[in-house]
Amino acid sequence: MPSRRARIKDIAELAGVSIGTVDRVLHDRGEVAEKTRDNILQIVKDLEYSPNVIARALKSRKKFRFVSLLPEPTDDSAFWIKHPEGIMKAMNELEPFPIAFSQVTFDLLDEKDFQKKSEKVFDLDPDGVILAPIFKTQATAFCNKLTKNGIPFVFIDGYLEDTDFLSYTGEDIFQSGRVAGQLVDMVTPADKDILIINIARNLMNVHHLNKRMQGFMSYFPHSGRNKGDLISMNIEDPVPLAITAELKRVLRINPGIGAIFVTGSKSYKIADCLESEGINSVNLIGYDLLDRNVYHLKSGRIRFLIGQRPDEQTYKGVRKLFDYLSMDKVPDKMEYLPVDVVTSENVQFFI
Amino acid sequence: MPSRRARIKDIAELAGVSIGTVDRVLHDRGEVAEKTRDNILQIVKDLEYSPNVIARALKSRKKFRFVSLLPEPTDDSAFWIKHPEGIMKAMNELEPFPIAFSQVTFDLLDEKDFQKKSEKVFDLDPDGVILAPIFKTQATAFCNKLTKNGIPFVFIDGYLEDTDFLSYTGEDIFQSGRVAGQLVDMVTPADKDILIINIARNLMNVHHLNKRMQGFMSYFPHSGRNKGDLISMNIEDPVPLAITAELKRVLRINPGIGAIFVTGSKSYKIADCLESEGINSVNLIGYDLLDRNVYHLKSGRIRFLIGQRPDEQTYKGVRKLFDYLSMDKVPDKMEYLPVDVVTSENVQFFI
DNA sequence: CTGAAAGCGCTTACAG
DNA sequence: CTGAAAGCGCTTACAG
Repeated sequence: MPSRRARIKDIAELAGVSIGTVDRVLHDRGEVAEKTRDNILQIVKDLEYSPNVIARALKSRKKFRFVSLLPEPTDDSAFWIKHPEGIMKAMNELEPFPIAFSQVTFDLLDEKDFQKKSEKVFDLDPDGVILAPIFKTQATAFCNKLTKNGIPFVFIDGYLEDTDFLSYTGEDIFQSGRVAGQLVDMVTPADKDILIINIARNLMNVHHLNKRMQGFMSYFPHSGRNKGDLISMNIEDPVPLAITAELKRVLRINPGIGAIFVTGSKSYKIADCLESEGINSVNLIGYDLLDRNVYHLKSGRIRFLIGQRPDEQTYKGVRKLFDYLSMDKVPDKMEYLPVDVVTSENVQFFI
Repeated sequence: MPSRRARIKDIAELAGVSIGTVDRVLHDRGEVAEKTRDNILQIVKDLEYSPNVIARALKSRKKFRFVSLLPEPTDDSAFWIKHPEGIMKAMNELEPFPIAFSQVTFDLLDEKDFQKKSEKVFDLDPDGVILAPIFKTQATAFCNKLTKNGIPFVFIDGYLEDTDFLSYTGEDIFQSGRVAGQLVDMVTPADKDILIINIARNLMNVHHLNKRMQGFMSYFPHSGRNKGDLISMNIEDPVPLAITAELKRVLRINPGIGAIFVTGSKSYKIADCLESEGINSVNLIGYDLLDRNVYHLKSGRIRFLIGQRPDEQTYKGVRKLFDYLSMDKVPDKMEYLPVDVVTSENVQFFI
C-alpha cells in the first residue's frame, strides 16, 4: 500500500511518458501506442490509482445533467410531495459540484402523459435519470431507449426487472405487507375478522397493492395468532359517500371485523368514514405519512402507519447516479429501505 | 442573484485589489487597511460570495484531524459496536478530502479511564471531537477544556446542557420511553400488570434509564388503556442465576404480569431466563439491535425492540463537524433521530 | 502517436 | 499594508 495517494504525475514518471498520455489511457481516448498503453495500465493497477474526485470536479466544467421523472403530486396523490425533498437534499449536499437538475412530472392517471414527458426527458440531454416506473409498458420502452443511448438510470418506488437499471431504492413491497400483517395480528383479538381494503380507481397500481396484500395475507397461516376470516374488498370510486355506504354494508354483513388494512396511502379516507359513522372499535392500519393520515394517527383513529421513506428513496437515487458518474462507483442493484412502523408517539420523528 | 457564482477574483476586481488581499480579509489574517477591508466585506455580501469548497480542499494540505471518544464495545456492552460503523461510513464519503480520524475508546465502567483517555484526545491535537458524555463530571471538564481551546465538539447518545457543544444527535430519551409504553399498551390485555426492569450494575447510566422509565410510565395515565399495576424492579448483578431467581420471585408475587419492559439494551438477559423457565405468556420489549436481542426477537421471545440508530448518530456527528469546519455550516443544536419500532418482520432492514 | 501548457478557484509563502 | 507567483491534481486544446 502506497503511503500516499498516487497521482497521474507519478504514473507518468514511472512510465516515462507525459501526464497527457496517461490521461488519454485512463479515459480511453485512444491515440496511444498499445505498448505504452499496456505499460501504463499495469502501473495504474500496481499503484491502485484512483482519480482525485476533487481535482476532477474543480477542473472539468463538465456539468452533470440529472433529470427526474416522477408523478405530479396532487391533492389525490399527496404521496408524491415528499420525493422532491430528497432530491433537493442531495442537490444541496452536492452543491459544490457542477450539477444541473431538472424535474419532470407526469400525470399519475395518464399513460399518454408519461410517454410525452419521457420524450421531454430526452430533450434535456441527461447524463443520468431517476424515475418511478409507474406504467410498465411505457416505462420499459423509455428505459430501453435510455440504455441504447448509454444513459444510466435508477428506479425508485418500483422496478422493472427486464430493464438495465443501475439500482433500485425503495420498499420490499411483499415484506412490508407482512409487517402490516404482524402488527394487525398483535393488536387484534384472535377471534376477530380482518378486512383488507384496496382503493384503486384504475388497474395501474394493482401490482403494488396486490403484492402488499399477498405479503399481508402470507403472515397469518404460519406466524399469526389470528383465527378470524380475512375479507378483502375493492373500492373503485373513492368518494366519501360511496365509501361510507360500501363500508357500512360490509361491516353489517361481517360484524366480527376487528381490524382494517388499507393497502395504499389513502387510509385517511376510511378513517374519515369511521369517524363520521362513530365507529371506534376497529384497528385501522395504512400506509404513508400524508398529512391527512397523520391527523388520524394522532387522533387515534389510525393505529399504525407504515412509512416507506419517499424522500430517502430519491435522495439515495440521486447520490447513486452521482457516485456512479463521477467515481465509477457501482451501487448495489437492489436496496430495500427499512419498513418504518409509525404510531402517534413516534410520528413526530418521521415528518 | 448572480447568474454565476462569484469568485475571489471577481471580488478583487471590483475592489480594485489583488486576490491576496481579498483572501486576507476573508480569513481575517489582518494586515489589511480598514478601508480596503470594509469595502471588500461589502462586496462579499453583495455578491453572496461563498468559497468553493472543492478548490479549497484541493489546495489546502490542511488536514482536518477528527477524534472520537466513545466507550469500548465489550461482550457486556455490545451496544457500542455499531458506532464505529457510522464513523467509517462518513470517512468513506469524505475520502476525497484530506481528513484523519482517530478513535479513542474508554472503559464504560471506569470514570478514571475516561479522564485518562480524554487527555489522550488532546494529545492528538484534534480539529473536532465527537463524544458520548457518559460520565457527567469528567465529560463536563473535558468539554470545557475543548471550548477553551477553540475545538468544536458534538455529542451523541446523550448531551450535557451546560457545555458549549456544537450539536447533539441521538434519541429523545423520554419520548422513546413513551413509544415503548404505547407498544406495550397495544399488545397487552388491559387488566394485566406491567413489569419494568432496570439492569444497572452501577449508578452511572441511571439518568438514561430513569428518563426512559419516566417516559414509559407517562404514557399510561392519559393515553393508555391498561388498568393493571406498573411494577418496577432493579437488577444490579446481571448474572443469569441471580436474574432467574429474582424474576421468578417477582412473577410469583405478581401473577398478573402480562408484559415486561427492559429499559436498557440487555433485554436478551431477561429473554434467556424466560426461555430457560419456559415462560411464554409475557410481552417482552427492550432496546437496541444487539445480536442477542435480535435472536430473541426472531424467535418470538422478544416482541418489540426499539432502535436508536447508533451508526447514524456517529455518521451525522462526523458530517456536522466536517461541514462546520470546512464550510462554516452551523448545524441544528438538537437533532432527535427517529425512534425505530422493530419487530421480527422488519428487523432485517435494520441490521 | 506524444508532450507542453493553460487553467479550474483557492491558499500559501515570499518579496516589496 | 499589498501584489505576484507557485501549486493542489486533474482536463482540455493545441502543436508537433
